[in-house]
Amino acid sequence: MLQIAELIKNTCISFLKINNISDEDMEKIKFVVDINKDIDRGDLYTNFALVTSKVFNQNPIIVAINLTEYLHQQLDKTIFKKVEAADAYVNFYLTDDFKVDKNKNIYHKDFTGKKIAYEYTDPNPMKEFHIGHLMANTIGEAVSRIGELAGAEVKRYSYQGDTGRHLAVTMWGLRFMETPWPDSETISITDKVKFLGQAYVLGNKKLAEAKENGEESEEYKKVISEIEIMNQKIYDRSDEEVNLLYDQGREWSLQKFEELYEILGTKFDYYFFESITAPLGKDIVINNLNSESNIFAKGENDAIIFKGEDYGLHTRVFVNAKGIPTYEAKEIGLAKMKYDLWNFDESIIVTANEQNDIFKVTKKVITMLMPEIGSLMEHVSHGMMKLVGEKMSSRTGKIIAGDELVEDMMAASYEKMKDRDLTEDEKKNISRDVAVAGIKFSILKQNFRKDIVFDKEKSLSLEGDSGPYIQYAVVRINSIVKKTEGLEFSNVKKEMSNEAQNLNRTLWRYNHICYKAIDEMAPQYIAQYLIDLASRFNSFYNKNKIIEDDKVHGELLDLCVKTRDVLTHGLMVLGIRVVEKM
RNA sequence: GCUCUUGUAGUUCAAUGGAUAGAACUGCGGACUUCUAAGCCGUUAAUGUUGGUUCGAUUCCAACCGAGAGCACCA
Repeated sequence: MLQIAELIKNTCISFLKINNISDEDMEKIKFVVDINKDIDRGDLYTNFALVTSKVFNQNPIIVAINLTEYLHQQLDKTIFKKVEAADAYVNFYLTDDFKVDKNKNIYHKDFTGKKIAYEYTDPNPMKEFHIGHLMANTIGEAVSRIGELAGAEVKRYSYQGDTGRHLAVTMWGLRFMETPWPDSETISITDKVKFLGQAYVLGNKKLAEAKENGEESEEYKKVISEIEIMNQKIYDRSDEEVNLLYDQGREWSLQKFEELYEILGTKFDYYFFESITAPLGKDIVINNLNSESNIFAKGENDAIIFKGEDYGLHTRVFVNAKGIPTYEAKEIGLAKMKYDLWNFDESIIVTANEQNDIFKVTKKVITMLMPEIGSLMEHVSHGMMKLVGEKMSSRTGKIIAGDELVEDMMAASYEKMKDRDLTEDEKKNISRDVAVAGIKFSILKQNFRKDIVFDKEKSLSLEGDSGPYIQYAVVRINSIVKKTEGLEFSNVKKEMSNEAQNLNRTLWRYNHICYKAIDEMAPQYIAQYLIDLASRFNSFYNKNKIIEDDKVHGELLDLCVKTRDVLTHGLMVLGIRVVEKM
């Protein structure tokens, strides 16, 4: 079905045509048809008259009146109740019984029938899964679900750095740990992973300490050399003892990640590892260095580099002086692996925006090497999670762990429920889903391309415009629906209150909002809308009785059920679960 | 230094080339014999500065001031 806004737009364009507006002028005209912010002014509006008054050489108010008259004749009366000129705007009111489309899928031309790969989260084994990963996961999940909503076939990828210097630092840092390697059944996965995170922080600390003596000092050189040897060992698997610890640590980390994905509600189709993409990427780089292509060059210390300056980019190292491929070469291998595995039409990679410049370089190089793949890659970057002014860094240990945050939120949510008549199991599951909703929603309700300042205390609050607020509305509706079971419907035809009418009219907007969210890859539109809808429901709920004297007002119940369906669907698109009770 | 991003109530975030710049938190004040008070109702409060483009700029452009990120062998 055509979007209502598109329908109006097309009719406006035909108005231009019958008025013999030249094609040249038509090009210049950019009017909008959008939802009215203020619902009292109608369901939709257009600024057509303001934009076109010059072309018509008429006062915009006159244009608005003329347009309104034309639209009045053209538009379907079963959809539009009223079309009204108000100053220079034209407002549209939909008929009361204009039904919400039951099938909520939206077929967007940029998505329908396309195969789209989404890569997101990308945590590194043996390093902490911190709130930055939580952010990337939340955004990636929402964006990929928006892709599905738009009619795309979607696969989800996670890329994990199981080789590289960060791991060398962890493995090297082990020697300074005071507690032994936690190789025991009695130690939880969480604590094992924590141990590895501490080794990483300690390794970095020792490295920084050595650096304080100067980069030319013997001590620093020794440390660097040890880390480089470790890096080499991990890369070529030449040391049995290292292999043993490494394999075990990697396994623990991956297990821990799976636990988290389960809680967060993400299911990846494929996992990629740097240990696999590294040799592949290196081969491609070496082969090209030896060919005539001139993409790569030898830099200082025989490192293999790409001279980005020729293209307005940075110069980056692809294979370092020791012959180990860096992140950049691995990206090449990854791109090829992904495409060989599944011939996508588009590959979306979600990362923090600190990687923007590197992605420009790697995309350029991949496009030069493999144009059929590089041209399909799109980098979607999100802002950084900031801790009230401070940058988070896993190197220094200045981080908030993802699982710890979820646990703290769960405890806060549990506290609110402790006196409810629920089983222990129910309370646990509900507090988990509410906690995740709280975290995810606080990320998704805002423009993710900008930085998010994270205040733990405030985030733990479950009040106000939050995920739990929306879940709560769903719970209330479920509770009402349950109460109406077995009751008779009332014969009294109730007049629809203002709140009921507004709620009903807000329901329709969902479809329009989804379209906009798809168009701009912007989950926050859906998040903001759900708050609006839940808030209107709560106002309605406070002033209207659905059950009166043991009789059910059918029309109001119907409104509740429809609201619940939209809220549930919207939360699902954002990757947030609904709960039965809370 | 160069490049990019960014600046909206006390705080955290919305929105828009045009109709009265919206919420939430905080503060203050209410309602409830009633379907879950994680709720409802009321109230105070904001577009960094200076210019430019425009009929109209908080939005686009420029400069300045402030914040963040990136800039060769980490990812």
